[in-house]
Amino acid sequence: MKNRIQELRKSQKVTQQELADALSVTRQTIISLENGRYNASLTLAHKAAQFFKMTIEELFIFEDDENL
Amino acid sequence: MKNRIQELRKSQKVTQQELADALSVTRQTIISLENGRYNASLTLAHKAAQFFKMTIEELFIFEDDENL
DNA sequence: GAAAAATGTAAAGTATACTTGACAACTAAT
DNA sequence: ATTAGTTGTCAAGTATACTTTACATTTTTC
Repeated sequence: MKNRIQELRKSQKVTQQELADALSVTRQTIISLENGRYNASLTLAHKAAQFFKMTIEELFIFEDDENL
Repeated sequence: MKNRIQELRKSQKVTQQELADALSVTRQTIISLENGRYNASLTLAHKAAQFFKMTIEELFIFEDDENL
């Protein structure tokens, strides 16, 4: 699935490192999420949604064909 | 984190196998989620929320101390 | 109360989220 | 132009979500 992390992070002038620290993950994890290498865990999705003050459904874009 | 899967599944008279099939996972996965052995992936959380016609935030119980 | 259906447990394997470390490239400041 | 800051890539390792198979226990139904 896609997400709005990079878009929101940039608009709020937050660096990857700052976001990584805020979510207690590494910068690599942020890069991978932003670049679509893999999906966030539910826990990380929740932390990120809290950081950006929105719901998981608002932060992540669930395309309903990605389930087969 | 906890979730309301077992509670909702039972109240709707759905078996573990039926839910597993609906979410395209194995029954083991449902058992493990219901019994708290591990957390759902974000994709599975989304599928389950859709199944029960609610949001991820409504289906899963995020206790805000589980992040350290 | 026997058979069938539903739930649970255990163990080994695969897939993927996440870490760690090192290094390259681009941007911005001095 | 050099330095610092930010972003990206690559590769190898660890942790955990999920599968598969097999079997044991509980619940339901006849």
